[in-house]
Amino acid sequence: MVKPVKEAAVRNKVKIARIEKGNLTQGDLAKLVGVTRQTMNLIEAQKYNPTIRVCLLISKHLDCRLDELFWIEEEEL
Amino acid sequence: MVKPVKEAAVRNKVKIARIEKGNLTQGDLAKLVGVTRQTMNLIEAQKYNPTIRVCLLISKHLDCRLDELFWIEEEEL
DNA sequence: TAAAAATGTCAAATATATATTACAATGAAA
DNA sequence: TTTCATTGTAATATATATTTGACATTTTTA
Repeated sequence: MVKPVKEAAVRNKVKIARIEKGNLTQGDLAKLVGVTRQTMNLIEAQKYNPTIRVCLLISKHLDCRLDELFWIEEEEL
Repeated sequence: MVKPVKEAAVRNKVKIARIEKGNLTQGDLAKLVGVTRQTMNLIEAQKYNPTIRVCLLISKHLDCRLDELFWIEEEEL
């Protein structure tokens, strides 16, 4: 009896929320949050795992609740 | 005319939420989340800035919404 | 009370988030 | 088309989140 392996993948809808907000480029948002455009690009591409500080600042500047922007997707492998 | 410097300090109530949940040590929570006890200790002491992945797992195991657990406190310095 | 469990903390090592610089690809506007 | 803004991405460097191992202090429990 083997426990099923669960992959806890972090997902986000930063890109969607930024575009919905309108008139805000990756570079704009990055500057507001205080990270580089490249970092924001990787976050939007869900290629890494930002710190809570950056997430909270994104949430604030996009007027979108933290737990609407970021969630965990459990997948059995 | 100088813009007032704002410090965006990240705060959390992980320790409070863990104790409210009851019967769960730092070590227990750390193991559930998949970090060391030392890391959980530092997070609870608000001495650093965890990744969103760790925050989401804490939120899940404490049954406490992400944006109730973590927030930004704006302070003028 | 003593013993055990839980917590706080330190130093050193490792992993990884983020910065920097640069350039190619895409899309919008002229 | 050509130009310009935006986005995707790569390599290397730096900062810091996290680990490991250890020990002292505090809290709980017998």
